[in-house]
Amino acid sequence: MANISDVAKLSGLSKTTVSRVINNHPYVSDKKREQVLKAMKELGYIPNPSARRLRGQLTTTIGVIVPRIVNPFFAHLINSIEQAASEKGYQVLIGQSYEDKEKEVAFLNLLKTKQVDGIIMTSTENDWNVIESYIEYGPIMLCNDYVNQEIAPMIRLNQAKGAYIGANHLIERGHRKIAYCTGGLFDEQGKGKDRNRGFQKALSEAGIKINPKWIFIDQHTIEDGKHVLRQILEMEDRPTAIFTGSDEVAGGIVIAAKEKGLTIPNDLAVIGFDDQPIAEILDPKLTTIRQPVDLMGEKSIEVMIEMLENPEMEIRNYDLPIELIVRQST
Amino acid sequence: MANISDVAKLSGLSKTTVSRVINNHPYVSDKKREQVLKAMKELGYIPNPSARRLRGQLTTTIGVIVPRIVNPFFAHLINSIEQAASEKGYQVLIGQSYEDKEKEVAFLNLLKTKQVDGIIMTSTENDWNVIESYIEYGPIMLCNDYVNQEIAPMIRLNQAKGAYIGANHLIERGHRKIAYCTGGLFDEQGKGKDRNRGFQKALSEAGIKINPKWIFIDQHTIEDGKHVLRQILEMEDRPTAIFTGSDEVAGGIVIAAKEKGLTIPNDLAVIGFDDQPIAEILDPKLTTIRQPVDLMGEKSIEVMIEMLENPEMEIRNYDLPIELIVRQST
DNA sequence: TTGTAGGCGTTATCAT
DNA sequence: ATGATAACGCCTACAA
Repeated sequence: MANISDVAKLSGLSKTTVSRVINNHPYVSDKKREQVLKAMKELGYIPNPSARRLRGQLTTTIGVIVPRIVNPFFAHLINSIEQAASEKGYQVLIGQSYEDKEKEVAFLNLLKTKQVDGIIMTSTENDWNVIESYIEYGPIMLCNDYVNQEIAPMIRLNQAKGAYIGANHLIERGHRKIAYCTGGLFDEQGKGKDRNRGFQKALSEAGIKINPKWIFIDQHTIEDGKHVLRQILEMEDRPTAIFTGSDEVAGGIVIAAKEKGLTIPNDLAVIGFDDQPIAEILDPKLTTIRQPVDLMGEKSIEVMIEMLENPEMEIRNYDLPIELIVRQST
Repeated sequence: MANISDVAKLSGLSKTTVSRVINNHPYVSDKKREQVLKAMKELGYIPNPSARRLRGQLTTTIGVIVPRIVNPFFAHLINSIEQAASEKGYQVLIGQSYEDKEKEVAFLNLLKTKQVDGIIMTSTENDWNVIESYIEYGPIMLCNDYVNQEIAPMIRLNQAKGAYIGANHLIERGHRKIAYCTGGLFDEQGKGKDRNRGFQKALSEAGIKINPKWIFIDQHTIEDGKHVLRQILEMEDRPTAIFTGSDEVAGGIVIAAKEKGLTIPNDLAVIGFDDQPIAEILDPKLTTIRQPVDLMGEKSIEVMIEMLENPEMEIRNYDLPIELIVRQST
């Protein structure tokens, strides 16, 4: 593999001049620039990123942590981030945490050794004080997930509002027996707390008391959704509607409900979250809360690049709109 | 960020000894090893991968090229590759080609500069002679996609057989008017040629003539599938069954068919390819050809690591089983 | 406008 | 068993 010296030799110039051409520095005569370019092409020369990184250069690489790539929501989020990054001349390095603290830390360590310029976290496994300790090595920001702090920018969706409008929609449809399904916990602190709050607010405003039996926590997959439906079927007093924290879980509920002979939305209204492709594939099509994935990707990259170019930048949060998409399941 | 000199200083030893400890070399006394380990922990030391790569080390990183991550088939394939790699202590670097030749070449270039030890290609955009020219920089192998050559190992599925059993299944169900939908072309050379051959073989063995009007090429997405159905509806002479090259396209056909009031499989039988999650979500559930994604990932990593450890390894191909999953759409 | 020299962090070679 | 030193490829003071 040709290196900068080879190019220098072939072009009859010094390494410095070659380097200047590579990096678009001024003070290179057009003639010599031509010579260098020609030699580079002739040798198929590509600057060695390891050497550049070692030298302390920016890497034009941004790391993105997701829980798992097989979750379509995150696959689409990665995609939108990568598209936006690509337009600005940045690469994206994808890391799956598999919801594992150590894997997350391992990825954050890329910052220490300048493998990436900055990191966008779409989920957080470790406590914030752990993550915070990496900020000295490079900018970190949160997109999608968020925590209570003011040290890293966050691209947030108003999850509370999303849950609120979703629950309200069910109430407007006449439901008063509403179940709730979350990927997190149903408490004041844990994952999904904002959605919990929005849900609770809608119900309390309508004078509806929450039935604890109809609260399902830690539900993620299609299989989980099927299981939820089976549990509901075994109840004496059944809900007439269910709000879920993901389209996948909602999908599982819809599929299992049909298998059991229930009609959606007549026997059970179902509302999802994310507006993934599956929402339009299901029959009936899923009413859901849309998360603006493309916007999230664009905004993340915009903010990240600003942090990279201007480290003194003011840290703030960016709230993106969230929207109810009414289809057939409610 | 602490470096090897800091560790050397703190432990009162030389860089060489520290390096020996890091790399598990022999000839280090247990006492000194302890000292070094302690200093490393104290400083939170992490070896700098850029320096190692620059020095010509193996990177324990394997690159994987996929067309796009939002395609669930490839998301799952990446996932299985990463799992297998992780067990062997290898990282995975994901690259999306977006079906673009230049993006693919850009990723292959990582090999030149030792950013990755080897590359697994799940699709190929460039001509083989282009890709072949990168083999001198590190092992390249194909998984899923394949070409006619003997220079790189390939993990193949017998696509011809897959298409053959799929088409045969339709024939056994009594169909004789069978349409065909491919992501490639319907010729002897281009993408998808093996599937084409299998399909043609099944029909010709049953004495069925192929109707060129029922051949749809370059179909990939759910939207494409919907479009195909609309085209079929406008035909005077309609097929009673359709074989598709992907579950996504099949899904689009199913969804659009239901919208138009057709009953599946009575009015139109549909068979997909891949056995993606969508196949079980669709209503009716999709009959499809399963590709053994987990096996593909495991085998790829196994072969790749063998190539890395033994560059003289004999190049051969690995054929994995492909299987018909009968559900409700046929 | 161009070139020389030093150092980024690591490991292999050669001494001791 | 341990250590000094050179080299990987690049960029940037500094010098000319």
